Amino acid sequence: MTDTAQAASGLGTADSRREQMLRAALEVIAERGYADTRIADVAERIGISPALVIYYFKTKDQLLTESIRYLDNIWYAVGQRRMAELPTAAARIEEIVAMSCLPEADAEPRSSWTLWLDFWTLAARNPEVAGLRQRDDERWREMVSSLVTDGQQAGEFRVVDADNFAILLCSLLDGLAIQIALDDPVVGPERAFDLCMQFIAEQLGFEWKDSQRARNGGYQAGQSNGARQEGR
Amino acid sequence: MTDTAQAASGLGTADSRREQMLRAALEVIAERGYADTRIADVAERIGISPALVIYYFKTKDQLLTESIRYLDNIWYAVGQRRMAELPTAAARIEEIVAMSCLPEADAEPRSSWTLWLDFWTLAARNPEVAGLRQRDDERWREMVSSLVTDGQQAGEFRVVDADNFAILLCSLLDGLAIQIALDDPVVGPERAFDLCMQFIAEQLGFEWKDSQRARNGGYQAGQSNGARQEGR
DNA sequence: CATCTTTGACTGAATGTTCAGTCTAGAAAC
DNA sequence: GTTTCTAGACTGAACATTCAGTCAAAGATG
Repeated sequence: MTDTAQAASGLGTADSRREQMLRAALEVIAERGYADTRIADVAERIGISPALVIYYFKTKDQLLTESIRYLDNIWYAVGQRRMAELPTAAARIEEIVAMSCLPEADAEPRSSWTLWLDFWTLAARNPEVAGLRQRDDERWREMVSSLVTDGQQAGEFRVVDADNFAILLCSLLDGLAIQIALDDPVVGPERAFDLCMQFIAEQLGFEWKDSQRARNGGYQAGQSNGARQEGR
Repeated sequence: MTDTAQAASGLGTADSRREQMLRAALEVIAERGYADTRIADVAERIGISPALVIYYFKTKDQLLTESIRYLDNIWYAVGQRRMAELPTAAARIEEIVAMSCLPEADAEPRSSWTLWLDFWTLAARNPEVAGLRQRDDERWREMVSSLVTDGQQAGEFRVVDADNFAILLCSLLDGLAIQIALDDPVVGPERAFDLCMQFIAEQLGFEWKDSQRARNGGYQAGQSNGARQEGR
C-alpha cells in the first residue's frame, strides 16, 4: 500500500523524492518503531531500491533524524495554523488539547502517537534530536503561555502564572499522550480530553461545557468555519 | 569496570547470578538505550562470557524483557514500603511525587529516568511489556486514588473525584518525568516537584509549605545503612 | 537534425561488520 | 561421577553501505 499514490503520480525527481522518503520513513517508524526501521523498509514502501535512499541521505541515521525533524516541524506548523483560525483563547487552548489527545479522522502518517515515544527515547541519547525536542517543547510552552496571557487580558481567564501553567499543562498533555499512545484501557482519548479540559477550565476559571466537540472531524460544532480539513 | 563489586563479593552462583545480570542489563539499558544494548555489554559489565548470559536467559529478548519486569517490580515495592512508613496521606502523596521527580542520592541502577522512556517505547510494540506497563500504571493510579480517599476520610483533603484525580496526577508525573529524563533546562527536578505539589495542594485543598524536603538524601534523613554503594 | 557528451536518478550485486545464538569442552559443586 | 556452570571459538543471518554501472533526458557540436 501507500507507494502507488505518489509513485504513480509521476513525482520521481528532485526534492519531492526526499519528502516522499521522509514520509515513508515516518510511516515505517510508526509501525515498526525507530530501532527496528530498516532502510529496506522505507525503500520498499515507495518501491525503490535501498541504494537510492542512501543516495539521498548519506546514512540511515540521517534519514531517520531528518524524518523526526520533519515531523516536528509539520506538527508545529499545523498547530500555528489552527490557532490562527480560532477566535478565542479558550477555543485555541481547547484545540491544543484536542491535537494532543484526539485522533483525527484524516489520520496522517505524521500522527501516530507512538512516534512521539520514539522521539523522546531517541532524544535521550542523540544530542541533535535532544536539541530539537527541547526547542519543540519550549515552543509549545510559549504558545500556551502567551495564549493564557492573551486570555487573561481579554478577561476570559483568571489570573495565574502563565509560565507555570504552561509547564503544567504541557507536561500533563505529554503524560496523557503516553496513555493514549499505549492504548490504556482506562485513559482513552475522550477521557483524557475531558479531564484535561476540566482541569484547564478550573485553573483558568472559565466555563467549559463538555459535549460539543463531536469526536474527530472538527474542533467545534458551532463556531462557524467548519471547513478546516488539513489538506494532507 | 563494574564487575568487581559483586563478582568479588562472592555471590557467583545460583539465582544471584540472574539478578546480577538483570541489574547489569538495566545499567546498560540506561546508558545505551534498550535498542542498542548488546548481550556482550551486559556480560562484560560483570566480567563473564556472553554465552553465560544466554545460558541463564534463553534469548536476548528474555533478558531484556525480564530486566524491565524486574525494574517495574522493584520500583513499585519501594513505593509501597515508603508509603507504609509515612504517617499522613499528604506526606505519602508527597513521597510519590518525590519519587517521580527527584533523583536520589543513592542512585540505584534501577533509577535513571530514561529507563522509563525505553519502557514506554517498548510497550508500544511488545504486547507482554504492554501488559506489564498497563498493570503498573493501574497500580500507581490505585495507590494514589486510595491515598486520596484515605486523606478525605481523615479530613486532610477536600472532596474531589479520586479516580479522576489519580489519572490526572499520574499523567502529570509521567509528563514531568519526560522533561526530567531529557534534562530540560526549564523543567528541572525541583521545579517539577514544586509545581506538582502546588497543583496537588490546590486540588486537594491542603497547605503545602515548600522548604522541608532537603534535596536528595532520601525522603528521610535516618535510614541507617549507609553502606549500599552500588559499585559502578 | 543526427551525433556525441554530460549529468542526475537509479539499481543489483558485492562487501564488511556486527551480533545473537550454538557448540565443545573444561572446571566446580554436590 | 553426574549435574551444574562457565568460557572461548565459531556460525549464520541481517543489514548498512559501497561500487560499478545502466538509462534517459538535456545540452552541445557539427
